[in-house]
Amino acid sequence: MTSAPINLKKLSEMLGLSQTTVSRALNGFPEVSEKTRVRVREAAEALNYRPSPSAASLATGKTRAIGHVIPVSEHRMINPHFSDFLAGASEAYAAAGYDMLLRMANAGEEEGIYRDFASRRRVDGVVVHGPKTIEPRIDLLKSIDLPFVVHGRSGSDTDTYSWLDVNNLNAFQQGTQLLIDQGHSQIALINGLESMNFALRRRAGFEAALEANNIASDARYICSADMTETYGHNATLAQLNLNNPPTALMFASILPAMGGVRALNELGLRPGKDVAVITYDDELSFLQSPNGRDTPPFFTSISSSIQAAGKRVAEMLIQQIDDPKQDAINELWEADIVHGKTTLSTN
Amino acid sequence: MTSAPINLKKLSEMLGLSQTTVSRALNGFPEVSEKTRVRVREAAEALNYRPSPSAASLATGKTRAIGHVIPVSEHRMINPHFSDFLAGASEAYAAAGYDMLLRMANAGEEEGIYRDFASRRRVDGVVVHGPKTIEPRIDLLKSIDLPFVVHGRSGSDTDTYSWLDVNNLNAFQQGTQLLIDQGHSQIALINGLESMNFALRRRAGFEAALEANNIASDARYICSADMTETYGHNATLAQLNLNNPPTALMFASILPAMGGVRALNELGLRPGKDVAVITYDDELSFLQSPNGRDTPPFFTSISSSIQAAGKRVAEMLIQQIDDPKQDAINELWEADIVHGKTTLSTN
DNA sequence: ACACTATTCCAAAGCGCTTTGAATTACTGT
DNA sequence: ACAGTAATTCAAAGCGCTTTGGAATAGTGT
Repeated sequence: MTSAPINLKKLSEMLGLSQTTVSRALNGFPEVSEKTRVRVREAAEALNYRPSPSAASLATGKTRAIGHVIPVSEHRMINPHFSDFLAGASEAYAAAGYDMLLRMANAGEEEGIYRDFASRRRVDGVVVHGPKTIEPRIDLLKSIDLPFVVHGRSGSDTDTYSWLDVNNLNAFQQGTQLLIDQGHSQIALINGLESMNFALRRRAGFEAALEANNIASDARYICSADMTETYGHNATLAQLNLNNPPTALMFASILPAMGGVRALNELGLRPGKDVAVITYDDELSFLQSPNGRDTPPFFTSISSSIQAAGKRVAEMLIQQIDDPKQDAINELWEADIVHGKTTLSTN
Repeated sequence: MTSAPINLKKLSEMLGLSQTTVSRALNGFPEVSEKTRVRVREAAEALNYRPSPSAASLATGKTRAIGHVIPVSEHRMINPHFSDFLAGASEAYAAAGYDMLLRMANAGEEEGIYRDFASRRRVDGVVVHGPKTIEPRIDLLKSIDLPFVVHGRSGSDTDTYSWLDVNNLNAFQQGTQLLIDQGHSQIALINGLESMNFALRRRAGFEAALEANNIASDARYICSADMTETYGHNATLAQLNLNNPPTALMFASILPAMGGVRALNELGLRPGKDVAVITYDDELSFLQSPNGRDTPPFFTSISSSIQAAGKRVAEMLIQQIDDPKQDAINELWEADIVHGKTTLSTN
């Protein structure tokens, strides 16, 4: 049955009430008696009344929509981590009655979209993805007064805005320490793009662990690029072709780690036996098995759910939109070390 | 500089024109002289005037937004193919001035969201992802009169609505034939979930090729599940543990194919040498290298860009929204066979 | 019973745009 | 110069909601 579109006016006429009262009843204002509130609600339900978002938005100035601007890097590469992040975020939005507006932008061209969002009042807030160490988007958003939460952090002034980040430094320090504890001193870091702040912090953690154990850091053992499977593959081949090659590999993401394992296999090297492998793992949903994770998991990893992060970031943003003058929220999540088959088993 | 929000009224006052004229000038109506149109445009530009989408939407009944409802399967698995599809779609939206509204839904629960979209007039149209053979969403969308385009097809009445699909039957028939031509007669199909129509068509193509070559189809060689890496890994192990195991593997997606290769490596089997592998490849951007594809590519594949499909689907939908009474558009794309290292080289 | 405070409800004014129907102005040909 | 047509412009009425400032009704203590 195609339900005829019914609006506030009609609904209030049928009820013999004013639009004011109906609107207030539906929106939970206190100055309407419980009796009429129930009556209104039931009628609205029965007639399938749905307030028009455009009209509400025009009247209130709020859109009940959050913008996500997803950077697309060279070669139209779109990072698969986003789908999991968005899945988490959308949970929070659904719970709070918000919509998610998505826009893709070539990396570095996000600002125009933020300006557009702000000047047209298209969204109530945005989440900032992939912050660089120096992050002009943050200054822009502050200046145009568009609420935002950053997934990750920039390199400075991190107490002046809200963010949620994984403790990448700590995570990579611990991961590296694990390898060192297992006897490795030649460890390669297959890092992400170091213009990204998270990659820089990971490297810092890596180097801190080396230094704490008096291991000289070797620049040949570090590389950095967009985190694709192919990159992991090629970087691994390159590392193992060095004279005096590394005995352990540390990957910034599970995709290059998969490429790395593919390369090891091609070289006839067994991950976990001949070469140790640790990877950071965002717990991407599509890499899990239909019946839960492998037991034990294949990769030894430093692990934190990006989906959970997406959910929390969205909650933080909504909270901030509801109360714009509240203080910035900063959350630093610790990653978990998960022992898999790609390092020595620790008993 | 924080630009003060300017609206039509103010703009027209400054110009000494009516709101009507200014609105028409900006929206390209013919009944305004070129001279004033230019004057208006320049003023709008200079003052950074942006019409309010809510107001425009309220006045026109159009939202200039398209809804995407992404199914989340069990275990909150969100298919990474979507990000590439959406990247393609968003190109078309950006070009046409549309926004993309994203919502996640547990598989099978999409209908409530479509109803919500329709009754609140939140979007002008939707794209339907992952059609099943019997697809209630299509009937629903027809009945609530919400324009839509399907990515893929259902099993019946396919001429009654617009869709874009890859010729999966043909693709898998050709892929299978390639393996047969290389001497294989024991070929496994690691298929996607066969409740999805595309998976069914792929299987039909697979079986058609076997039949055309008088090879008996063996049910042990066929399996079906959500297309994760882990699934590919486990399925491959299972296949090769059969007595009389297959000599060639055909994967429905590159993710399980990667898992399959991981399994082969664990078993000490060389893909392309000991076991032939062909996979369907959506040309996922994040699996390409930063500097273009591997040359030659690793996988022999049947390949079609899901990003291109996303763009085209979006264009079709916009076209249909602009002219609702036009005929349904059906596009059937042929996939390309790409020769890689996982089958015998063909010279 | 009365004045007085709460409680409950309402009329009307926006929010910023599009669009109808009419009015003005500019251009024809004779 | 003048009617007649074409080219421009405009005033005002919505679109469907929220919200202000009052008005009406109900409840309280004396």
